[in-house]
Parts: sequence; C-alpha cells; structure tokens
Amino acid sequence: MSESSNESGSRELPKQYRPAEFEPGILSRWLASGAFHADPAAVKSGRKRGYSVLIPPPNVTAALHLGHALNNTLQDVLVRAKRMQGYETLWMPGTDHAGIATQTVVDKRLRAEGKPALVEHKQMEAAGENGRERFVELVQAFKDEYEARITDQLLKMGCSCDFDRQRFTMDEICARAVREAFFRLFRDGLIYRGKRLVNWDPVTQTALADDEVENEEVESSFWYMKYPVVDAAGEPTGEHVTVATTRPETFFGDTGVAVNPNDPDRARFAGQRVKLPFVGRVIPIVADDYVVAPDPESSDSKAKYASGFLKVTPAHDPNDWDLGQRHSLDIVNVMAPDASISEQHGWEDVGDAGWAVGLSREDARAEVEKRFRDAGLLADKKPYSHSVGHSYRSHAIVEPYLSDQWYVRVTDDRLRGSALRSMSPDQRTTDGFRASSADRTSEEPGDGALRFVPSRYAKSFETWHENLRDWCISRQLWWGHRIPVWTISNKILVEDGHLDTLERKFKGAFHCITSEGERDEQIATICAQPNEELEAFLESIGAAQDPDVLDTWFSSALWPLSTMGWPNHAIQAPDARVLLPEAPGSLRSIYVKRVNTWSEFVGKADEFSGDLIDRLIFLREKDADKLVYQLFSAKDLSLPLYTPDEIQECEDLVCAVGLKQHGEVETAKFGSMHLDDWLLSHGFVSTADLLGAFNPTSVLSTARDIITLWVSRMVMFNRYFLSDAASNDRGGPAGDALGPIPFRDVYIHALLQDGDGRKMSKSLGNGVDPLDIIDSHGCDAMRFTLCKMTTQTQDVRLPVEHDAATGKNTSPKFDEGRNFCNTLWNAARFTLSILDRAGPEDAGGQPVSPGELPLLDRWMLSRLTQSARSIEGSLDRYDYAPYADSMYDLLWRDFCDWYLEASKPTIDSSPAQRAVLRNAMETILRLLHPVCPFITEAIAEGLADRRTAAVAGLTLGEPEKAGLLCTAAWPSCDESLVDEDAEARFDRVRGLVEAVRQVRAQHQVKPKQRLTLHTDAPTLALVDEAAEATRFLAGLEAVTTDAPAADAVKFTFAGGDHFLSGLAAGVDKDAERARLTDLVSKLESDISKIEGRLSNPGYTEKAPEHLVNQTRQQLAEKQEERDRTRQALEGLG
RNA sequence: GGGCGGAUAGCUCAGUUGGCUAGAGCACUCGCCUUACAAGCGAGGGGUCCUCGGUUCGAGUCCGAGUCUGCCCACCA
Repeated sequence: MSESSNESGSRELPKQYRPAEFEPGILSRWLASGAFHADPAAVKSGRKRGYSVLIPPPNVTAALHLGHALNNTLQDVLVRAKRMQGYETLWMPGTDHAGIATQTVVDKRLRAEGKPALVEHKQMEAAGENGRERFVELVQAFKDEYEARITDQLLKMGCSCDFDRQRFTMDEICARAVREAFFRLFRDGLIYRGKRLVNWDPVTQTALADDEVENEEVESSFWYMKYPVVDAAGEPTGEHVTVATTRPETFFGDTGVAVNPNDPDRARFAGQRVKLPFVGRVIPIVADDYVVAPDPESSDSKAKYASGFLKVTPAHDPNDWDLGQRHSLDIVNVMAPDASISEQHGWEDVGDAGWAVGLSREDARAEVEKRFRDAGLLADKKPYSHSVGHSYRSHAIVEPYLSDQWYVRVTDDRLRGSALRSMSPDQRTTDGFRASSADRTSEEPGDGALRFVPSRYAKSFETWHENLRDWCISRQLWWGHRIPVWTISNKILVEDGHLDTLERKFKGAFHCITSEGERDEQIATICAQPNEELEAFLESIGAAQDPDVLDTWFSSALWPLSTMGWPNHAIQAPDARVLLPEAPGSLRSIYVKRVNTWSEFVGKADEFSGDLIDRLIFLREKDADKLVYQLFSAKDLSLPLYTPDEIQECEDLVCAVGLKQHGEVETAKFGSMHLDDWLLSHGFVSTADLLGAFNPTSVLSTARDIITLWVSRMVMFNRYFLSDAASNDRGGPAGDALGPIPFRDVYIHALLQDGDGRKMSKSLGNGVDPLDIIDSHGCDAMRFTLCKMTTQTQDVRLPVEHDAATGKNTSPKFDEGRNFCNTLWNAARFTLSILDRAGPEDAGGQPVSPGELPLLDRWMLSRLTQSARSIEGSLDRYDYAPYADSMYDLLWRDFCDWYLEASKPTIDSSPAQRAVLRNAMETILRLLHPVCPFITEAIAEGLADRRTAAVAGLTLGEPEKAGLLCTAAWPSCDESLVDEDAEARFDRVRGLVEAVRQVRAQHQVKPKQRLTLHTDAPTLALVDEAAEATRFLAGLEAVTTDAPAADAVKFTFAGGDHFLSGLAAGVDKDAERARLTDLVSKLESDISKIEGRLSNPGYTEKAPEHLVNQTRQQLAEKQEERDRTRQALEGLG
C-alpha cells in the first residue's frame, strides 16, 4: 500500500517481489560465472562424481510450450540440486531437426505466404536448378529462427544447461556421428535394403509419413467377388470362393486367397487353388487366422461384412503384405506412381485383363465391378462406410505403394537383445532376453541396470521390444541426414578399375556390396564413412547418392553419443595444464589435432588446412583474449615447439588450441564463427572427454509417448556403438559383450492437460505459453507450481483461463507459486531488517550451540533438519510434489507463521536468535534453490553481507563461484539438530495459542485487546518456556494461576480447564452457549464412535495393545471433557 | 483389440507398509490494513473417499466384479 517503502533506506527491498527486476540480471551473472559449464576432467580425475542429463531435444518446429517448461523444470531441479550436492553436473542442451514435421511446417508456411514451396522447388530440382539445396536453405533459416527462440526460452526458464555445448541434431558434429553410425551398422550387416509399402500420394507423387495422413470417413461399398477353384491341372472344379473387399481394383495384383483354418465351413479350401478371373493367374488358398470368420449378427463390422475369404494383394495393402510374407506369396504391383493401372511396374501376366491397363484407380474400380457382374462373378455389393487415409497436402486418397527402403535390423540380438537385457530384473515381467549377468561396475552399468520411474513404464518398453519389427529408416524428404550410400553400375566400378582405386586410397572408409551380394545384378552399393575426399571420388566416377534422408529418430537415437563427441571423443591427451602451461585457468576447453608435418598442416594456400592455420594465426594475433594455441611434437607433449626450425623439422606435429570463451565470435576476416563447432568439424578433437566422464548419463527425463521411438533406440545404439567390438573392423559384438546403457534411470513425467482433461494444443486454443507466465507471475512461480503439480500419476490437469485483457491463456494455479514466492520475499525482507538492526558485532562469534537456545529456536532447527531429510528423499525418488509441499510447509507454516512471529518479542535483544534466524533463512534458500533459482539467488545476495555467528550442526559452505547461490553447497543438517522433545513441547505451545485464538475469534475480541490467562501450574510452566512468544501470539497481558474473575470464559486445553479474562465487551452469553452446545454434541458423537470400537471384542483382542490403550485413554478424556463442558453450559444459565 | 492411469470438499489435488476426528491450495463465511507480507493475518463451514461384493478387530488404502473417464500402442479386408 505504502508507496514510500523505499524511502527509509537504500537497502530496503520493494514490498512485492517483482521478478522482472531480478531475473535478467541474475541470469547474466550465472552465465558469466561459468557456473553451468561442466568440467569432464573433474570427473575423470576422480575429484568429483559426475551427474549428467541430456535434454530431450525439442523440435525446431515451434517455440517451447508448457509441457517443455515442465520437463525442463524437473530436469533443472535435479541438476541444480546435484550441483549443490557436490557433483560435477552436465546438462546438455540441444534441438532436434524433426525432419518430417519441420519440412511440413516450412512447406505450409511458404505456401501460406504465396512463395515457392516444396512442389515448386521439386520442379526446380528436376530442371537442374538446385531446388533441393535452395529448399533446404529455407528450412535451415527457419530452424535458425526457432533454435534461437528455444534457447532464449530455456534461458528465461532458468535452465542451468551447459549452453557452451549446445548441439543440434543436424549440425556437423552430430552429422559425423550419424555417418559413422550408419557406416558401422552397414558394415556389420545391421542395415539392409528392403521393400516396403509406404503412404504414397499419387498427386504430388511423394511418400507421406503416418502423421501426414489424415483419416476421413468415406461412404463406399463392400464388393463380393467370386474366384473359381481349380484342380491340380488348372481346370475349374465348379466351386467358387467369394472374397470380400473394399478395393476390387487391386485384384489384378492378388497372389493368394486366405481363409481362417478354424472356419468350420471353409477351412477345407486351404491348400486348393483358384484362378484369378480375366488375369488367369493361378494362386493358392492359404490358411491364416488373421482372417475373420463371417458373422452377420456381429457388432464387429469386420465379421458382419466378411465372406470368410480374403483376397491377398501384397503390393497394395499393408496387411496383405504381412500375410504374403508369412506364406511366401508372390508380389505383383499393378500400379504406376500416378496410381493408374499399369503393366510397366511389375505386372507381367496381364492375360485377358488388358482392358484395365491405363485406367485410373477410380475408373478401374467401376470397370472391374462391371466386368465381374457381366461375367456373373459379382456375388454382392453392400454399402459400407469406413475411414480412408488422405494426403494432408493434396487430399488425394493415399495409396499403399511398394518401394525400396532402408532398414535397421533391430530384431538382431545385438540390438533388441541388448535393450531387453538392459532392464532391471525386478522390472521384467517375462523371461525372454533376461539379463545374462548381474550389474557390471557402477561406473559402467550394462545388463540389468536400466530402471524406469515410475516402474509401470518398464512394461511398455518390454512389450514394444518383444513385438519389434525391423526399423525402416529411410524417408522421402529433403530435410534430414542424407543416406550415405552411393550406387553405381557394377560394370563401371569393377571394369574401369575404380574399385581398385577405392581399395587403395580409402581402405576401411567404405563398405561395398557388389553384385554377388545384392539381388540387383547391375548395381554396386557403397556406404562411405564421413570423408570428403572419398565422397568427391564417388561423385567423380558417377556414383549416385541415395536421394532419401534418414528417419529423424536415427540421429535422435545417437543423442547420448553425438552430444558427447563420439566417435572422436577418445583421445589420449595430457592434462590441459601440460598442453598449454601459459594459459590461465580461464581456459574453457582445449582441442587438439594431430598431423604429420608442418607443410601438410599448413598446406597450400588454396587448400583446406591453409585456411585452417590462417584462421588460427589470425585469431591468435587479433583476438588473443579468445584463443591460445601451441604446437608440439607428438613424441613429447610436455615440450612445446617454438622456433620455426623446430616446427619445420618435426614430422609428427600436434596442435593444441585452447578457447577462453564459447559461442559465436566475430572476426573481421571470416565473419561470425562458432569456434568449438568449427574446430570439431575440422578434425580437431576435444581433450575434454565428455563421453568418458558423463556417459552413461544419470537420468533421462521424458514423456511416455517416446519410450519406444526414442528411449529404446538410444539404449540399443549406445550399447552397440560403445561396445569394444563395434569400435574395430571385425564387426559388432554378440551376446553380452555390449557397451554401457546411455542412462541409469528413465523418469517418465506426467503429461499436462487442461482443466477438462484435454491435451493442450494449438488447435484447441488451450495452450499456455511459458513466457507469458514468466511475464505475469515470474519464472520461479511457474516452476514452483509445475513441481507442486507433478505427482506420480500419468496426467496432471491445469485449469486454463483466457485473459481477455491480454488475449493470452493463463491459469490460476500459477497464483499459488507467485504467492509462495511473495511470502518468501517478505519473510526475507523481514529477516534482513532484523539483521540490519543488529550491529556488525553479530558476525564472527562462536557458533551457537543448539542446546543453549530457547525452545522456539530448537524447534525451528529440528524442523529444518527434518524437512531437509524429507526433501532429499523426495529428490532421490523423483518425487517433485512432496518436495514442493515440504518447502511450502517449511517456509510458510513453520518459518513464517510460527518462527518469525514467535521470535518478534525477543530477537532484537538476542544475537543467538539472530544467528538461528539467518542460518534458517539461508538453509531455506538453499533447499528451495533448485525449484526457485532466481528469487533465492536474489535474496542470498542480500543475505551475504549480513553475517551472524554460525549454528553448530548446521553447515552452509561458501559458494564456489562468484558468490552465487547456485554454486553453494547443499545445506548439511546434523542429526543432532533433530529434537523430538522440542517439537513436542512447541506443538503444545501452539495448541495453547490456537485454543486462546479460538476463544478470541468466537467472542469477537479485538486484536489489540490483551487478555489474562488463568491456568494451572503445568501449563504455566509450559508457557514459561516460550513466555514472550506465547503472550505475543495469543494476545495475553498476563498468565497466572490465580482464580479467574467472574466474567472469565472457560476453555479446554490438553484435558484441563482454563480461563480467559479481560474480554473488553464481556462474555457474549449466547455465543458462548452456542459454542459449548456444539462442543458437547461433537464430543458425544466422538464418544459413541470410540465406545463402539471398544465394545467390539475383536478389536480389543486383536489390535495392537498400545492402540487399544490409546483408544481407552482417549475415551476417558473425551468423557471428562464432555462432563466439564456440560457443567460450564449449566453455569451459563 | 492390447497396455497403462484416474474417479477423495464447489474446483485442482495430497493421503507413505490398512490404525486416533480423511488433509492442502483456490473458492466460500466471519473478524482484521496487528509496523515482513491484503499476492496477507486469525477463526470457521464444506466430504455416501465412483458402485457392489470380499478379506480384516478395523478399508480412502488390500482383493474381485462393474460403471464412468483419460492416455499410449496396434488396427480398421
């Protein structure tokens, strides 16, 4: 209310916490201090234990939503807590290129803007105008825009990521990992090419992803077509089978008919053959229990419409494809890419069906119906409505279309088996692929070490793997990692001697499958490692690179590896201090590259390495504050080479580059460059062995919908690529010789829904933007509320409200967090004002011994200790809501409501109490910091220069960096601070205060009116333990054992009668009568319940004795209280 | 179709291995601008713990059946 709150002094803080005034400044201080930058050497040297988390990289398709805010808050809570607990923490940030989604979003955006979109760029590409390259550039620009937004959001959400190491799944570092991974899998026989039905859009002539297909209900028909049964000689037996289908036009491609082996009427046909009308193809009838038996009465539409026979068209229906595979049926594709009937794409036995060739699929359907009817082969046609996939782009009906695709053989034991064996045995439900051996060392967990939290999600993981099929990894897109496979005519490759050149110059860097190994006699398939020279060579001999890109999940699956520098992580490098002894401790990272000779390193002016050294020299001269470098002989890395002669003569040079800062630097000559990425992508290797220090990571925090798509694949890849055998040329490992799992725990967080239980989404308009909440409530309030909501259930609801004034969505739930922060703020203001009133003499005294403190202070220290224990347990269990609840109760209920209030009368005259106050405040700040990092940091700054003595048993170390709370130690509360006796006694004081307040409220006593308490000796003794506090809190002027005055009001407390006198307005007899009457009836209801329990012999005989005694005592107390209350009631008249 | 949740106060949710009178925040009622805090303080009212059955001396909690509701995966001839 008062606008002059700042006038009394410059140290005074504003009455309300205003996050926007603090958050940006604190963020800058965090970043400048390097507090979030992990040092792998600290882990490798054993100085600290490592704790690492990989961010699930958000898609660059859009800004982060509240679900991201939730998951990132939860990760940050863990990371900040562990950092304070003395771990070297790495939280690796990054973004995902999200191939299909991003390409689609950009395509849509371009079309909406009326600019050339995907289709137009495809035309350019076909015309030789670099359409592909130009389109990818547009997507790249879009990605840059959103990546920047996402990074900004992460910063504003207070995420303590190691932003110096931020990655993008398509940057050069990740690309190298993708290429290497693909190469090794290819070489080891775990990647193969196969046929698969894709969702084909015949209008735009592109393949679509499943989520680009929009299902729409379509009014159509069921056709019943009769196929004549033939004998061994191919002559009709006179019988027919009737197949039921919604797609009669595909019958040209039928290669079988299926029947259920348990069908009593029709199973006898299995093993016989039919002759396809018009086409004349003789095809088998196979038995398969996939076929549904007809049942006209069934509510299942399949059974209702079924004929009992299913036509099998493997090339034009996904289920038929599977069925065909099971029974080794032929595959006949009868369509052209435009979905017209064609004999040019695999259909050779046209027979008498030539009339169909060239018809569109719609016309073909009508013509097939007509011809079958005319021939008497159409048994029936019934109207039928069913859902059919349509292209999101052209809205044409999607055609299942057979095409070449690349697969990862994930069903191989080296992949699937490793994932299943990773699971903790107590979370397994079946026996297959059980862990073959117990845990390895805790440093490198393998089999049996992967745990899901909550554990129920282990089952999703398990069943997914047990039903796994090979993973199709090719996508017909432009935005993504292009498949590193080239094809060339076998003849050119071998006869022109190119294969010899390859073998000679690039041995080990490629894997070639020539005609013997491939079904196509003409083509050689070459998979290449990342090697620019090799690629240039392949292009030069006319080899064509596969136009497709990899499934986004392929690069996501490598996230634990690529972000940590794999495959170039493992180098033998000496300590940074040896490499660059002159470099001050401010060096953030060191990169090394080994070359042979100086001339090779420098190269010719127009070559790659010439540019390299040019840059290095340039940077050293012009920007010495950003970079240092040094050359060595590989023989002795402790002796730097200085003179030109030394360098010229050396034949095995090593160049070490140390960076003093990260991120973008501006150079006049080369423009803006990111030094880390630039060095890494030019063959330098980081001496910081992130992989060795931080993989396996500690926990993966993610949503349940990607347990299969992402979690599984990371496990398989991490274990495969980090196995010893996969690192050499002999091929991958088998059985249990696998590498470590990528993370020990998988924490699956709850999903946010709106107040009605619906998913938050753009289209529903119920999404909440985290930045809006940060604006309106502050970051800490958002984070606190999100944590408080996060229970172990699978969904949490957040009521969403639309604010008409701002046009933005918000939720009243965030008020709770804001109010909490505000209370903390005010408690801190009050604390600081008390410390300010004391002199500097408070600081530097002997530690305060808890045993000599008043009851109130012993109680507070005990509560702090118990809360810290409880919070530590919650964190270990990823149990966020109890953590937030504990903090809420500790700060508000204990510290503010009771400790601060009760200390008011005495604290100004007690240095010991001030020491407790200060240390309690600081303990609360530290316990809360992981959830509310900004406000706690802001307050800690104010607390830093108001010192008091320490409290024995409560250890609060100094911050490690720049005085920042985020680098301070987790509070250590000694067990000796737990004081059950003080808690019990103070609880009784509270009870007394509450009893008095109750009387005051019921009699409408003004707050300033002081009363006299007439009580018994034991209660008087209790009051004396916190005399000033009790009088202050209850509004008492005197406490006495004297007899009460006539106008006194009686109340009960702890089984005794007590009286209050001095109520200014006197006793309101009606109010008092009503109060006592209510009390009696409540007591009687309690008494009858207790009597009921005690009269049950089962209870008194079987329940634990202490419980029964307790109940008896309770009954006695209640009865006594009831009797006394009745007397008092009679006394009122 | 397979799997996994949820149902407790008007709303959003807690409720540890079964055990005193089932809790919190918001909302509501009454009284307070008490010098940290009205985004607050003090005191209240409000519950057939979804239904039925079972185990038990005792069930919100454990077991069985069902109803409603949500999510994930698969599929829709």
